[in-house]
This record gives sequence, C-alpha cells and structure tokens, in this order.
Amino acid sequence: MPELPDVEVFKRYLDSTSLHQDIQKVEVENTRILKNISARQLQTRLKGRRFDRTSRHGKYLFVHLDDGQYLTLHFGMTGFPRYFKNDEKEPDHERVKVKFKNGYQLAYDNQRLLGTVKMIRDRNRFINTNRLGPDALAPDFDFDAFQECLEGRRGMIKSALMNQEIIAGIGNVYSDEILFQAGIHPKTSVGSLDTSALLSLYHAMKHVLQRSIKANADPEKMPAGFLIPQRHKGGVCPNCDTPVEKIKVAGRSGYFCPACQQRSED
DNA sequence: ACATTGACCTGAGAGC
DNA sequence: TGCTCTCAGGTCAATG
Repeated sequence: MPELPDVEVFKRYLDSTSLHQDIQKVEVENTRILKNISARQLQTRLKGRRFDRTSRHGKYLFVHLDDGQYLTLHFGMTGFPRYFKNDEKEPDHERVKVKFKNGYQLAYDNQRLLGTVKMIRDRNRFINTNRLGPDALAPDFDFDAFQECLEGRRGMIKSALMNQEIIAGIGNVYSDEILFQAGIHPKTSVGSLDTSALLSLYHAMKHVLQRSIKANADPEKMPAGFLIPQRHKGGVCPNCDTPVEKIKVAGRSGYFCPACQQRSED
C-alpha cells in the first residue's frame, strides 16, 4: 500500500517522466477524489503550467508548479500514478488525467477512491493544518526527536508508529516490518519501551524505509530477512521459520513472529 | 489531550 | 453458478 517507500518511488517516477512539459488539459473522471477544488478550477490552475519538481512529506506527494502552486497527491490504499502515451491502453481506475503537449499523460489511478488530489499554495501550512508529524526519513529527524515524539504516549507502539501526527509516512505494512526488525511485539505499550528498545526501533525505522525504497517498494525485491513477503496466512518468520501470527491492533491486521517478537512485561 | 472505533470506498476471494 | 460475507487499510469524525 502507498506508504512512505511507495510514495518515494512514485516521486522518482514523476521526476523521470513528468517534469518540464507544458500541460495542455486536465480531465477528471471522478470528482470524489478532488477535495478543495472543482474539476473546472483544477483545469484552470494547471493548464499552460509545467511541473518544476516534486517533494514528499510522509505519504503526501507535492508536485511543484512553475507558478509556485502545488498539486498535492495522496494515494490512499490503492492509488498510483502512471505516465503513458495517449493512445496506449488506460489503467482501470483513472480518476484524474493531466495531459501534456507531447502526447503523453500523467494519470492518477485509484480503485478505492480513498485518496485525494488537491491544489495548495503553501506547503508548510498544509503540513501544519493536516497536523503531520516529521517525515520519518527526514535527515534532521534524529533519535532525540524520535524519542521526544513518543514521550508521554500511552497506546500501543504499532498504533503510535502509524499515527501520522507523531511520525509521517509509516502505515500498516511497514510498521509491522519495523517492529519485526526491532524485535518488538506490536502490542507493547509505548511507555514500557526503554532507551535501548527505542534506539533499535529508531534504527529499524530508518533502515527498513531506506532499504525498501532501494527495493522499489516491491515486496518481491525486499532483502532476505524481511517479514513483508511473509505477511499472509501461512507465512513463516524469515529468521526462525515460526509461523507468523495475525492480530488486530487498533482495528488493523498486524503480522508478527511470536518467537522473535516476545511481549515484555508492561 | 489522548486513545480507540466505525465509516468511507471497491473488488477480490471465501464459503455455502 | 451466484449470492452474501469478510477483508484490505489511510484518514477522519465520533466516541470512550
């Protein structure tokens, strides 16, 4: 699902396909995906412009326009971008198409309609009003900042990792992987983690996210020793072959290895 | 102020 | 075959 590594891969995809081209027109197939803007307004604000560069914060992708605006994309659970020639076969669930003068288009595909396409003028304001925490991979998000974010939290660590107000970018799948690499049970309460546990959690977070981007966020290309390819019924721990267990944490299905991720007293 | 739960949304897959 | 049920999971509003 589009979490930080997936969105980073999308970002690089846009960088290598969609920058510096004149936008000819915009077609909106489903307006539900648009949040603060009508289809007509979106067209007006994009037509004749170009994409200069992109940036990412957590699971949000910002496409910087040449006039200072930002096309802001969130992919929900099933969203992805695709750049292709106008006469090629379209993806199944195109919601918004940005057509360039060169005969190609950038399509926003999203089966389940839970994502958003917005136009904004102030990136920092957007991050503040949406109460997004620091991006998990931001260089200045160091261990001290990480520790500070989790201070005073009472819930379960898996929920905290997935909370975008605390840290931006981690969702259900990668929170499982991070906890697995750190050897921490998903239901461990945040307050019961000591400094050494927090330290291994922090390093696991950075390592898992960076390594996953390198693997193109593709489960089949994940390094040996990753849990992600085993996140299903019948999966086994890559370290000890113990069958993985599935539990509900805050309404989400979490997978973990009951042998490698023992629950400490809390 | 914080944590948890249910609704939103669509299609795949299970079970009968 | 075809129907119904469950599940997937990011976010937000409602509730605890």
